[in-house]
Amino acid sequence: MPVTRTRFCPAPSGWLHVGGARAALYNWLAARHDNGAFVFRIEDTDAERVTDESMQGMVEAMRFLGLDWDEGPEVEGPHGPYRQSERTALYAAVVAALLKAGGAYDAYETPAELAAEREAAQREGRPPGYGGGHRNLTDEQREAFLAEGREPVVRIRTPDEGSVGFTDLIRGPVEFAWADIADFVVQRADGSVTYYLANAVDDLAMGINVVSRGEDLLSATPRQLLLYNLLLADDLLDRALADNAYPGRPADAVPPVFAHQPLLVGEDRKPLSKRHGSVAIDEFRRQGFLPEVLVNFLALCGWSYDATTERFTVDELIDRFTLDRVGRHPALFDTAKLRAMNGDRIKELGDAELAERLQPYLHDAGLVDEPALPEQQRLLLGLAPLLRERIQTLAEAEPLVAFCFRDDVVFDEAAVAKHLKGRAGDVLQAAERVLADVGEWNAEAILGALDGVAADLELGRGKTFQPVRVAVAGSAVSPPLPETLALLDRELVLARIRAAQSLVG
RNA sequence: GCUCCCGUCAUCUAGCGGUCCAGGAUACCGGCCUUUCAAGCCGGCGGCGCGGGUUCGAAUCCCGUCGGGAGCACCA
Repeated sequence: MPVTRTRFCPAPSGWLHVGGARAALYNWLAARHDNGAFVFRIEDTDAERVTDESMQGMVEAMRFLGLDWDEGPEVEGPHGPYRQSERTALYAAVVAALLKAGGAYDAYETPAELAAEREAAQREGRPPGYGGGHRNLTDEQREAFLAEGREPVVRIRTPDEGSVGFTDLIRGPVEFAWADIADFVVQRADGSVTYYLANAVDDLAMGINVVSRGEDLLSATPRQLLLYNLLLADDLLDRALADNAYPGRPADAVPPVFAHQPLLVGEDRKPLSKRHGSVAIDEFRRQGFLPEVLVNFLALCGWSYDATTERFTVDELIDRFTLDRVGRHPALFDTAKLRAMNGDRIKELGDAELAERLQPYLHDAGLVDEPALPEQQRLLLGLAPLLRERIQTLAEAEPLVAFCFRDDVVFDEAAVAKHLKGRAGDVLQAAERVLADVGEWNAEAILGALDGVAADLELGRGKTFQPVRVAVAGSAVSPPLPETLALLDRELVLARIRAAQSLVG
């Protein structure tokens, strides 16, 4: 029984979206669960793209989520290289061998001709796939096409009859009729190879034995299976590997089994894409979602353990995750639930850890230095317990506590209009006086002093606390007042209360 | 058009013939608490797409139907 080897093989797009992240996670979990290996491969066959930068976004997102890879970019490994753009010699050799063995053939139609053929087929209600026009060309015909200046593509000859079946780990038995599967291109006219070929070659060459990917590739599977047969027949792939000095396949390599995950859809039930707004992992990071929550939530998008358990640590996920418990229908990416889970997780964080996780966000908001100054650190630590119940994402802390870090109060006009009126002037005057007299500057004493003001003026807490809150925070919303004031410098508090008295209308 | 996949509360799901007049979570609504905002606690609303079978018994099995999605590229 060979050890489980899974992979994640995105095209480098510069950023990792949540659908890709989930695919990566399921493969990572499947590998970790079995103590297997997780391979990270970059599929840039088509790319005149910026390989380095666009790969960087992927790599960073994977690292943020904690999805480490045993083989792949930056770590390399025994079956590389792990970028398809560095494996072109292999692919060329494989295509040549395929041609020679007869599994593939060269076809000379131009893209325009194919498009016309496709349109005609659609019009007449026939399947739009390749009709097989150049399946059996003679050498004379080939020469004639070449003389016209045509450049051939290479296609795989699919069987005309019979069917292919396989057992999907998630869906069970699936079957396709070969008659429905047209001859497909493995090498373009410019000599580059397509996904089908590169993917099949690499999965085999790297000994990948479990492939979990999106359901959109379910109907591509027969082609993959056919390629595996062709590649394995007469050791075609092994010879290509050896002849071109690529590492051989693992000794116990077996062709992969498949597990097709349901699609992840947006609020409109359409497959997730850029137009759904923030679907990039990095965007969720910026909004203040914790990586362990993202992992937990993504795992739950399609997978479940039992009727009631929803919270899992990463180790628990590794322990419990199996592909056969992945569901079959599309899952909606429900950010409301994500938020709730994130908020729950924040409540579990200790003061020091929450303060530490908050620091980069407040730094980005221009409120805290990097690293935090001792005074800022003290505030962060003191604010952490007050913030914990009030935020669902780390970025939400900023508007609540910005006034603690700023020199000047930024007043919310609506709050001023609502709370700095009527007897607010009396309240502020009295508050300034009693707070100046408070012995020990702590929450308990401050609360007592403010309650005294309320009693003296025969007002409720609401009528006394709100004017003070607006005076100090500039807003009608803040963490609990006495606790927050206690964290601030007394003179600063008094000065703000004094200054606000002129605003009372 | 053809092929394949899918269909339990608004959402994510548990459910693999009786223990389900369907359980949990999120969202929503109401109450309590209350110095703002939250949090917390209590309570509530709400679902097996439809139609036939099979069976003593079906959310669970079969057939059909409707609906949704994907694929049919010199994109991955």
